[in-house]
Amino acid sequence: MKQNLKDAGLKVTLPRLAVLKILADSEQRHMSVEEVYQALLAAGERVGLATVYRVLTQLGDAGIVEQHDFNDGHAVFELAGEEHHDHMIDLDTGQIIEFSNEIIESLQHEVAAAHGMELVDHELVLYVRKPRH
Amino acid sequence: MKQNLKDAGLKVTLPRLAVLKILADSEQRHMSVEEVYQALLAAGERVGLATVYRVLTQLGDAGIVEQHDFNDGHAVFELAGEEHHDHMIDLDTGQIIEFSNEIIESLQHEVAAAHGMELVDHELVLYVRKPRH
DNA sequence: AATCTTAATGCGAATACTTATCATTCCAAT
DNA sequence: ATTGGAATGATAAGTATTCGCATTAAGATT
Repeated sequence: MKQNLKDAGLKVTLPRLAVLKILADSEQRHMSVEEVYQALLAAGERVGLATVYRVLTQLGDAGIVEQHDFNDGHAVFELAGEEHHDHMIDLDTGQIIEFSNEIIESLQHEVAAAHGMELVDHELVLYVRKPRH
Repeated sequence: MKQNLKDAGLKVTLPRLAVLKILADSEQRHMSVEEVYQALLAAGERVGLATVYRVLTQLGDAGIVEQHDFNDGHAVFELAGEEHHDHMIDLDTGQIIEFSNEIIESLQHEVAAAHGMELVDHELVLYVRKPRH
C-alpha cells in the first residue's frame, strides 16, 4: 500500500494511506466521496473533505483507483483490480453488477482503429432491470 | 415537430417548439444546456434557463431527444435520430465522433441476459486519440 | 536527531451545474 | 371569450466539486 504510493511518485501521507485502507476494507467495492469521507470519520481519522477529493483524484491519475461517473450525480471509486470489468446498473435497486466481455473489448479497439484512432479508455454502462415475473 | 410534442402528451408551447427548432437547425449535433440557451437568446426568443433545463429533460423522457453525460461536467443533448449510435471522444480535441456497431449492441443484450436481466438502456463512450507520428 | 524545503492538508469560500419555489402567463377545451 | 390547470420566468436553493491560502507534516539534508 505504501509502495503503491511511492511507485506513483506520491508522498506517503496519513490521508492517502487512510483512504486506501478504507477502500480496501470496505464492504462495498464502489464508494462515493461522501461515503469514503464518512468512513474515515467513523474510523477516527481527521481528514478534510477537500483532501478526500484530492486524494481520490490523485489515486485515480496514478491508476491505483478507478473513477466512474454513473448518471446519478456523483462519482464512485473502486480499487483498481487485477482484471478490467464494466458495469451493469439495476434501475430498480441501484445495485451495481460487474461483468467483462472479451469480444466487446476487442471490438472497441477495432472501432477506434477503423476511425484512425487509438483507444485510450472507455466507459460502458448497461442499465438493466429484472424482467417482470 | 408539433406532432412530436402532441404524441408525447406535451402541450405545444413556444419554448418547446423553440428548443426543438434550435436543435434541428444547429450546426452541432450535440448541444449543452447553455449552448441551447444562448442560441435561443440569439434567435430572439425570451425563454428562461430553468425552462430550457425542464424542456430538455421532458423531451428526453419523451424520447424526442437523447441526453448524454460525458465526463466533462455538463450534459449534452441531441435530437433522437433514426438509428442508434454510440460516441467516441477525441481526448486532444474534444471532438465527438459517432459510431455504431451491431455486434457490440447484441452482445450487450446477451451479457444482460446472462445475468438474468433485460437491457433497458446503455451508454458506451470510447476515449480515443490520434496515434502519434 | 534537528533542521529545512516543499508538497500536502484543512478549512471555508467559491464555482458549476441543476433543481425547487411560486406568482404569473399561456394553452386548449369548453 | 372564459376558464382551469399546466407551463413558464426569475430567483433562491441545492448538490457536487474545486480553489485559495495559512498551517502542517514528509522526507531530504545536515
